[in-house]
Amino acid sequence: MQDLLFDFISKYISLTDDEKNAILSLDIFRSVKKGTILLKEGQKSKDSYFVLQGCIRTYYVVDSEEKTTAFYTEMDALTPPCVISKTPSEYYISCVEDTILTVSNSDMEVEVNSKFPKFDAMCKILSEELLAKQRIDFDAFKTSSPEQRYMNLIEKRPDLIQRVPQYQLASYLGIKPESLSRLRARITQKK
Amino acid sequence: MQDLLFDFISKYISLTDDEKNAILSLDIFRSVKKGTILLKEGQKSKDSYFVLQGCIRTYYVVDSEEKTTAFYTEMDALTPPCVISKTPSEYYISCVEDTILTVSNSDMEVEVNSKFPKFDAMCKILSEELLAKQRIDFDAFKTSSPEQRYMNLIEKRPDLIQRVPQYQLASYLGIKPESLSRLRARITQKK
DNA sequence: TTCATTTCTTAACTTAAGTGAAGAACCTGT
DNA sequence: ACAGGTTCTTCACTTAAGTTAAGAAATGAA
Repeated sequence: MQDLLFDFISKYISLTDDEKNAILSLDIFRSVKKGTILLKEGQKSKDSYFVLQGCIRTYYVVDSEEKTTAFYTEMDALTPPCVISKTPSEYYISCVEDTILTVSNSDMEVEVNSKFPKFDAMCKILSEELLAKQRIDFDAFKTSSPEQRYMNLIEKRPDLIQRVPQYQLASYLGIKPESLSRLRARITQKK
Repeated sequence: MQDLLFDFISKYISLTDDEKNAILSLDIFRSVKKGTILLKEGQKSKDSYFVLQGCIRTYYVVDSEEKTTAFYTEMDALTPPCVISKTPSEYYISCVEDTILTVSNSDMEVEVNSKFPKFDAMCKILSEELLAKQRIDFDAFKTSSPEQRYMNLIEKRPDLIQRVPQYQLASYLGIKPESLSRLRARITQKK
């Protein structure tokens, strides 16, 4: 399991065995059951996540309705905004499936970063890449219709359609579950 | 004008006079006329921008129609995704108003960062903050209707409504200009 | 397996956005 | 001030999403 993490890191920097051991000694690997809530609205947290296997989602509760805004699957990293802003969380994080992930808190990162400047450099590159990627996603969302967004999802993240409940996908696409259901019927009709 | 930049930087790190002079010697300040196109679709670029005064926008051209996805105003930083991915740009950047900005390219940044590690640290914090902020914006967009998005814009960036043409605001809100016009009429009606 | 709960679909109706077209209002440069 | 272009609004019509409600299908736990 650890190898997944090291394979990912090796795309950015190379680690010595000593460095790998230092990371392992932090004891950051966690295995969490489907449905587990990792973060609740109103909570403060310093934890960042990296998904090794499984799927987690972030969602808001507005008028007692869940609004899912993102899914994080294999090799996705998530640092909740509340960790950066040091304010209570606006949203929930929960496990869509049984999931194996790493949990690292910001204090730990400060320590690791001071010991391994390489690691700090990797985090910088990573967040710049994520910023650019997210910008592209946001732009694509703005400039397309719900139907186009769904088609795009089939293309880019087909796994999500299989592993995630429709009602969660719906708000991820910015619509209601009933509309997604209709939209899907419309598409299969066309073919 | 330079002071605006240094005031901004001082929120993150403190600069010595030597460091300030080093930055000034890079000759990064530019003054650009309204309508100037800073980046075209298909172009490669290494340039990042920081707006000191004025407003620039990013837009895609889809079916010969402009789709505006973002506005950058005073104290906003923009590194186009194509700079990160090193691929041709998918979008245009143009000036909504006469604008004063800094233009820095990634080679320069490598040089500055190696001379001033502080500066590198600032960039890291900045991109983490931007990532979190953009995530919040994206989530808010997904979870709200065009009308709510417009109300939110009035609240959060009232200046944009004054300084930017409606048809550009429309795609920024994810709708057509006609819909924005109707939506506005609907709102003034309600009051 | 069965029962209860969760999730998904369908339908009828309402509301709002997309479309196409026309004209009004507003710049901008000469 | 004027002409030409750009931008904004309005209208009638079409299409799709929101809403409410009901029931079917799938899932999970006992």
